[in-house]
Amino acid sequence: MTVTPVQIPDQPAAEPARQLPPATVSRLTLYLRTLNGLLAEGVDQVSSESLAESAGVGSANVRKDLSYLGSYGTRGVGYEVANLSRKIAQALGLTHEWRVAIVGAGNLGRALARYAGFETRGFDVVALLDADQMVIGNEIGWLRVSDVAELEPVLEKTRANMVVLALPAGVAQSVCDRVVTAGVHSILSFAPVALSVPDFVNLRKVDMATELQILAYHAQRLQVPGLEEDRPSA
Amino acid sequence: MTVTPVQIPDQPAAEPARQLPPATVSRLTLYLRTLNGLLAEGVDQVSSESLAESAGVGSANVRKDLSYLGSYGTRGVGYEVANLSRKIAQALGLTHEWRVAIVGAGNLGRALARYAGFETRGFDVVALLDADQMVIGNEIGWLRVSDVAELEPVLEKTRANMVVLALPAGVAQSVCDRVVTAGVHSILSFAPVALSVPDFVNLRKVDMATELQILAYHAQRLQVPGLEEDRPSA
DNA sequence: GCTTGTGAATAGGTTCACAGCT
DNA sequence: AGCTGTGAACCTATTCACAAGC
Repeated sequence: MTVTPVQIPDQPAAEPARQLPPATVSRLTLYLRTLNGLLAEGVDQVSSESLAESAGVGSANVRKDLSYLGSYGTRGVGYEVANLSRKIAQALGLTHEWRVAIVGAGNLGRALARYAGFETRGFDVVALLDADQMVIGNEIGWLRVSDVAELEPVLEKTRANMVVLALPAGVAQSVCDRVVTAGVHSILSFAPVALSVPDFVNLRKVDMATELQILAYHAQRLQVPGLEEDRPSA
Repeated sequence: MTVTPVQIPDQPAAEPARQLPPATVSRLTLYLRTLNGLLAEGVDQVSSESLAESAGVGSANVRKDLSYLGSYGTRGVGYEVANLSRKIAQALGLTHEWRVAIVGAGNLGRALARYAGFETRGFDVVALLDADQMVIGNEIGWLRVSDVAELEPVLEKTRANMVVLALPAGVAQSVCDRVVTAGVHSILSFAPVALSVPDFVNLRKVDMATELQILAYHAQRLQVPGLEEDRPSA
């Protein structure tokens, strides 16, 4: 038994091998951030150990992650910052221009629209949409808020290829469906619901309430070793 | 071989067994959300299958997760919504009152301060702090912005037991250190850096740039089946 | 008959430890 | 001597499949 795990017998494997493990992909973004910092500081070599430290993971983990991209390190020395940064950016698809439309111009949507972090990392916010007539037409950051009724033409005109949903739970699914139908298949949702999408759509979720609840779980576990549950206190 | 995995030979196991798997904890928050919705609709029984559907996971997964809390389902019938909701809330530590201080009143911090989702889920935003003199003293939502120089007394006065960091990368570590020293050990960070904290601190990260980059990776993989790598274009 | 609860099987991820190269 | 690259071991998580109970 113990079959060799090769499953794709027709790819000639000229490229560094597609399909990185998901856990690796998310760590690569962290390494990239560190590398770009080092690049700005003029550092040009880095070890797996120090990359590990600034990403908060183990160094073996870093080396294994990087090995999926190929062998770009030098034994006894480390990795060349500029080269590695380029390779990771390439692997992550950051050589494309990504045009992001944000649907929902409530508190969160507006905050995201003004968030400088996107622009600097190759993500261009090209539209901001809302359903509220009071908000439509307002200037937020560099953008004017469009009517979500115009979603499809706006996506097409701006050639958006990613959408961020910053919407209340109730309307998220229907807007999501329209986004998918309009041909945008990469969606980041901040809505506190599970959205259902076809397999070919990339959907990621960020859920603040969930994060706080997870913290609550751990906090409670530490605070209550067995006694006192809700000390009313003075 | 095949040792039984019992590792805590001194706990009498009166409680439903502490230490849930992390993956289970995050899904429990999703089930809880669904259950509270059903509760509001007056539904009183639910199957693992329909819980699974609304959380976007498999039903065996749901049953295994719930089994860590004990056997609260009825075979052939399902789970009693009110009861299960209560059990999960209990397991997650949501019977406590959680008092959250938000540090950073920029776009994101303000959006979080006004985000209604927190209040309704047992998280009370009790303070909002910033370093910018232009912002200190402003009213945002129900709160007046405090000076981050006053962090320690504010945390103490408001008895905050969680902190949300909505800060730029540069200052996040130093504020984080002060928060920990001040005795708050549950931290949710939106800052795009890896923060280092002692082991006893619960730190979670939400990173929007990372999420978009992960989307970019998947999007690029689908869009480029093998050709054109960086087409210089017009 | 229908749905839970759970051991067994499988898949995925991390850590170890060391050979291989500079 | 130092650091990478990687098989092997280990641990965590998901899925399967079915017996147990209503």
